[in-house]
This record gives sequence, structure tokens and C-alpha cells, in this order.
Amino acid sequence: MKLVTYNLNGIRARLPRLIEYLEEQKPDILCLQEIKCADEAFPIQDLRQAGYDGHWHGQKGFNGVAVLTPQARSAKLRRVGLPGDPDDTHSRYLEAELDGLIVASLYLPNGNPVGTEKFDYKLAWMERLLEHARGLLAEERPVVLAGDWNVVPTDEDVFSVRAMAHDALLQPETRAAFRRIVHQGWTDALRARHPDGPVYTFWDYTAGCWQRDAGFRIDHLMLSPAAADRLLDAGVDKEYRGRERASDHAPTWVWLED
DNA sequence: ATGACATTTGCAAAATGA
Repeated sequence: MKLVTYNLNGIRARLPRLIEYLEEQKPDILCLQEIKCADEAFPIQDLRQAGYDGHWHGQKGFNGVAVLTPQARSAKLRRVGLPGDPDDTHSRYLEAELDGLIVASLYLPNGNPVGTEKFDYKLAWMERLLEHARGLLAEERPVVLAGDWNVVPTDEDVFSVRAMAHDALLQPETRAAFRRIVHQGWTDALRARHPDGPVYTFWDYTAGCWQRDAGFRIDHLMLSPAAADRLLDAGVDKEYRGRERASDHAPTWVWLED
């Protein structure tokens, strides 16, 4: 099965891209981030016409996550929102289940600028994710934590460490929090399949970043041991980043044995 | 330090992004 994570940067602005992705790639599970729409504005009719259905957690203006599957194999909703802070109003986490596989679509806070409450919120969110991920691992089932993690794990994962040195995505605290989650026992699928060199998933709209391949690797699919046992391949559908009115992220995927 | 560009929303100028 092909399981994909795709930060759309606005589902309505990206609807033609999304529909053609469904038709061309036929993902078995598609995790979306930054749908940037209220629940009632989610274009579910267009998606159903394309043969898909799903669950979504929207928010007017920004954030918002969803999980889509083909209509014939509908996923069961497990959880909306990350536990640990009842005052958190951001729509950044949704968890579903299909054929015994648990899949989370997550949109981790950006955290810029460093030194502000936004960075504190990012780190606190990562602590909550750490706790929740621990519980998921304890179930000893196949689990995929898929999404825009807004973390550049190592210096290999960004076009210029120097240019981005002050960015929240690659601060030592950010990377340490990410490593603590990884070290619980998660497999970073992209790096497992591509151990060396850049495997970018995001290219900024500005400064010709796409044209000069100045990207980041920030969209990650983290696999529990039972899911990692089924890993066949992982990659980035990079070509979609170059299309008309594209998102600044590219679809990032794993193939898992059925 | 700002803005490069793109999305959204009381539809103009601001918030957000990474």
C-alpha cells in the first residue's frame, strides 16, 4: 500500500493538484496538512467524486489536517487533537485506523521566531507528541506518524545550515526533542531507504529555491517496529512541486507490504 | 533587520508560514 503525507498549503487553492494526485498516484492513505479551511468548507464533494472519503479537522485561515482513503476502504477515526493541553485551539493532529494500521496526520508547529512564545509552543507540542507516541508504541501495532514535522533532523537535511542557522526548524532543542521521539523506537522511513545525501520535501516559494534545489527535509513518516517490518520503499513525488500553482511541499510516501 | 512569495480572511492590509 502507498501511504502519503502532503502539506497542501490551502486545500481550496490546491484542489486541482490534489484531485490529479489522487487520480495519478491512487494513494491507499493520504495524510494532509495545512488544509487552511473551516470544517464546513472542506471540499468533500469534490473528493468523493474522485473516489475518496475521509476525516478532517479544519480551522479557518490556517493549520488543519485530514486523512483520506478510497471510498471502498474507509478509515475509522481514532482521535482528533493531540492530548495533553485542553487549551490548545490549533487543528494539528488527527489519528485514524485502516486494516489494523494506525495512521496519524500531524502538523507540528513552525516555532518561528526563536525566543518567542511560538517557539515555546513548538517545544511543548513536541513534549505532548513524545508522550502520545510512547502510548502508541506500547500497543505494539503497525503505526505511522506522518506529516509536516517542521523539523530539519540533521545538517544533511537542509540546503544551507548557515542560511537557516537561526530558524526554529533546526535549533538544537528542536532536534533534541525529535531525537527523543525517534529513540523511543521509531524508524525514519525516508532515511532508512535513502541513508545518504539530500532528500528534500519542501522548497520555499521565495528566492528561486525550487529552481536551484534549495530545499529542506521536514515531511517525515515515522514507523513503529511493526510498520517498519513492512517497509518496502520510501520517496518523494518531487515532480508535483514543479507544477502549476503547486504547494511548497511535495508529496512524501512509503510503500508498505499489505 | 527586512523581504523575497503565497495562502487565508470582515476584501485591505494583516497574519501566517519556514
